[in-house]
Amino acid sequence: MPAPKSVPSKTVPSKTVPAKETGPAKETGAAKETGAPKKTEPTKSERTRERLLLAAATTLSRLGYAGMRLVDVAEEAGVQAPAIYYYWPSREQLIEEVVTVGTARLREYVEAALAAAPPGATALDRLDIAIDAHLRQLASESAFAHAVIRNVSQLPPAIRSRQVVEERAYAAIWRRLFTDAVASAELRPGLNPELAQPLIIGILNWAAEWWSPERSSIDEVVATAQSIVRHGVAADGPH
Amino acid sequence: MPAPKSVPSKTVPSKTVPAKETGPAKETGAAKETGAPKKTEPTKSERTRERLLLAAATTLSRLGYAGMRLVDVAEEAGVQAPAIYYYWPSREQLIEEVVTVGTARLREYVEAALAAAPPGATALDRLDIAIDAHLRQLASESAFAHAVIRNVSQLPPAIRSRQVVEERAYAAIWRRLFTDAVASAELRPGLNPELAQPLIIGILNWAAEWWSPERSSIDEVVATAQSIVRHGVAADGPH
Amino acid sequence: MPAPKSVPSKTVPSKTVPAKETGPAKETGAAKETGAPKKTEPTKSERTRERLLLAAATTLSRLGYAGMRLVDVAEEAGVQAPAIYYYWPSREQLIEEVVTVGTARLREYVEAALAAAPPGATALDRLDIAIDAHLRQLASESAFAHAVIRNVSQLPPAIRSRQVVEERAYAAIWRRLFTDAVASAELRPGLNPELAQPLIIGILNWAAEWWSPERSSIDEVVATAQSIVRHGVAADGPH
Amino acid sequence: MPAPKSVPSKTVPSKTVPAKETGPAKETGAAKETGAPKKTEPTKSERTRERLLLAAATTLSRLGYAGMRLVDVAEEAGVQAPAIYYYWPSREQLIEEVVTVGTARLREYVEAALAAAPPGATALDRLDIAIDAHLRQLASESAFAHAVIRNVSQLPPAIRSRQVVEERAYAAIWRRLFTDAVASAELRPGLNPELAQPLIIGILNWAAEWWSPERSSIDEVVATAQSIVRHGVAADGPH
DNA sequence: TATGAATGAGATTTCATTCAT
DNA sequence: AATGAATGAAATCTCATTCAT
Repeated sequence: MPAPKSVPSKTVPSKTVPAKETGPAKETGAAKETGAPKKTEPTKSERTRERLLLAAATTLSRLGYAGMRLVDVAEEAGVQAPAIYYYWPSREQLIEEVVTVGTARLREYVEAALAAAPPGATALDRLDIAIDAHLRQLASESAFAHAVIRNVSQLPPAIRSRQVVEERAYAAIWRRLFTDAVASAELRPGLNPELAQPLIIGILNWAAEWWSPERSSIDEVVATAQSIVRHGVAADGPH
Repeated sequence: MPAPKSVPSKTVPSKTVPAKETGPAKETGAAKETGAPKKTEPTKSERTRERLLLAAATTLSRLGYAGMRLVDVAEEAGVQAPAIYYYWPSREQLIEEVVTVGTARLREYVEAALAAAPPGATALDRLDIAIDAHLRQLASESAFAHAVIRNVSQLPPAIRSRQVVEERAYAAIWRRLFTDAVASAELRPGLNPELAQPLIIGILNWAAEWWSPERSSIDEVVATAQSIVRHGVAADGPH
Repeated sequence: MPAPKSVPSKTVPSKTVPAKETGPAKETGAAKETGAPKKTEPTKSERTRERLLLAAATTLSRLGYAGMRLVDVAEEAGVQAPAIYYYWPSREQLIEEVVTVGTARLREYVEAALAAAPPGATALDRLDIAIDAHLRQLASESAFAHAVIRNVSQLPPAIRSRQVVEERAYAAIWRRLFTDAVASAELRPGLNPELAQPLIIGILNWAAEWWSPERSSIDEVVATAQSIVRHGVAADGPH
Repeated sequence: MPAPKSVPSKTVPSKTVPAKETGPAKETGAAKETGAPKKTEPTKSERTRERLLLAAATTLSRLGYAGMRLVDVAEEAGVQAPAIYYYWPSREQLIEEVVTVGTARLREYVEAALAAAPPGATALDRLDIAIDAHLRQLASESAFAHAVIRNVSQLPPAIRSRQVVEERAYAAIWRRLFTDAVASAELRPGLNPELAQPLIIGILNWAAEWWSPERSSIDEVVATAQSIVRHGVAADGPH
């Protein structure tokens, strides 16, 4: 059995989703692909916006969609609630951005990890990589992925419009992982990949509910998950 | 490999948790000393109460702890919102009962299934049984388990006081399942059972998020989950 | 200075005010002046009604007009709240009866005391008698007078329709006491009887706020009040 | 007999009780160390708060503790009901402040009047002064004293916590007035000062129930009350 | 004669949102 | 760029009242 692959630690730059209607409408992800990544100091406004977005993610994952109060978000960011309206036109838009960004960052992080996979990696090797990346993003101090995973099912459809696009793109990655494994006969015959895939995702997503750094190291969780999944879905002849 | 065990379909009678402070306070359990448990018709009051409790579970799992409005619950039960206060002293108490009952019913259902296991069942056979029972309870039309699984993490501690007791009892069952498998050397060496257990639970609980009868039959989901888990955690020998 | 006159202890039969619209409409004070007072046993219904009326008076004086809840009244009377509607058509009517009866009983009690005054009693002697009667009625275990005094000022006019009639009748008694004292030159010259009268009534009514049997005997309060009033209003040449 | 003393008309500045938990929490007293008390214009916030407090006092004295609705208070102050929550965390806290401030202002007003008494004033002269001050404060356009007097007896104990402190302080002043009169032999022998004091207070407090400027001038009420009280309690010698 | 079950109206309270500054 | 002050809409909860029994 091959050693679990680990994701490259380089952080994926988030294509943060812009707020369109309000004041600063500054895109943080701006100027992509410019030769020299001009690491300009973020303005005070940009920093407040980012603080608020993170505060919203944190509060959202702690209290849920309906429970997230703007006062809490603002307090966590060290401002007053009306300040939020300088950056987003409504609570809904703020949440929309949190979940869209959260899903996007997760997808990008896993995508980047897979893109960095060695040329000879098998389908199951790539599955290991995806598991590693997904779990680590979830465990990262940023609460974005957390917020998404805990709340999508309770979000009104209107709020998910952009998020579902990201989510479908992310789901496609996982479906690909499984169809590849089927194609290369690495998946155990008789196992329905349409069902195996969401079941496996459950292993990962549910970790958001119980894992904490005090309980165990993230490395060990990743290794255990990889081991269970690989044995759980692999064809019997070990690869 | 033995065929996946299926849970006996007889529903476990739930030790419904009593409402203590309000009006009817009728205990369903008691059955006043009669030798043969007289299956008396439930009174109109009891039926309304049960309808409200179920409505609360449904609404709770759809909208979350903070999003569940009493008007919705009442409407679903076909009464006006204040009627709820005839049976529970507060929204919080209603929710408390939903999650406590939900956890208890899940535990009892799985317990009963394990109790009905054939004498010769191995530790992994019993794991299959537990998976089957947990998933079927989750998929049952009753939204109780659903409501609990989706919401516990967002519940204020005060509301969980009684639920956590049930939850710990349920967790003990699963821990037992894994320690038994370790003891009988059925668990793959090197696999940390402390981590394997919550990861496996994730497979099951997350099904609440994506499974629907239209998507696939519950039988197939159960079989697939059992297959993944068994291969995922079993020592290499048996297969 | 003459010894304080005391009210004859015979209790004044209360012309309890009838409830007109509802069920039993039994008048308790019925058959007045009939030669032999047929002391028929009160029916169960009559007893419940009287218990409720007293409970209403008690609750009313403790919690005030807006604060008196029918549940409290019913509980104090040992029945359920809807039982009240068997005797009164509405909460308002119940309160109306409490304050009307309360005022009437007070007036009748003082009237009876004055009627029993010895032939030679001076105006100030009669004032002493009125003070004695008013204070003792207030201190009596029945909370009726209490309830009236504490609440009339906050009652909606509609509820006072019948009570004001009684109240005016009672006020007339006191005005008479003062005009008599003026006529007999017993009142200190220069003292405005129009103002002295309500000021004196204040001495008595306010006792409802502070007096309790633990604090002092009712006899001593009566004596002190009589002493203050007599010296306070009497013409200098002692009578 | 000395002419009734009148209270100096200068209004005693009320040590307004601060709102601790909510928004503005501005203390009116403080006056930040400036040598001369800079009579700065009150801010808009302070004015709204004071308007609400006065409106609450008015409504409270008209409708009683349980009958005072926030909508009424707000309407009287020219704002919407939720605005109240910007200044107080609950209806109870608002009422608590009204009665505490009301009691404090009454005490301060009477205290100031007594402090301004001429050096040679006898105990009975000082009693006259207190009567004058108490009645005038009650008759003042500010409804605070009114609100307290009419409602204390119906207030839940929790609300009175701070008010009772003020009340005890005020009661001490009156007790002192009477013990002084006893000490200087100005009180009629045989009169129990423990009972005379609350009876006299009743004369004053009950005026809140019946006095109105249309009925008579406040000056005449004060004079009549002083006359009754002085004759009512004075030792026979002086007159 | 009274209660159990429920409702409609209305109260307090919360909270996203606005707006002048 | 952000806040203080306030509002409108809606949620929970209370309570008088109804009605079948």
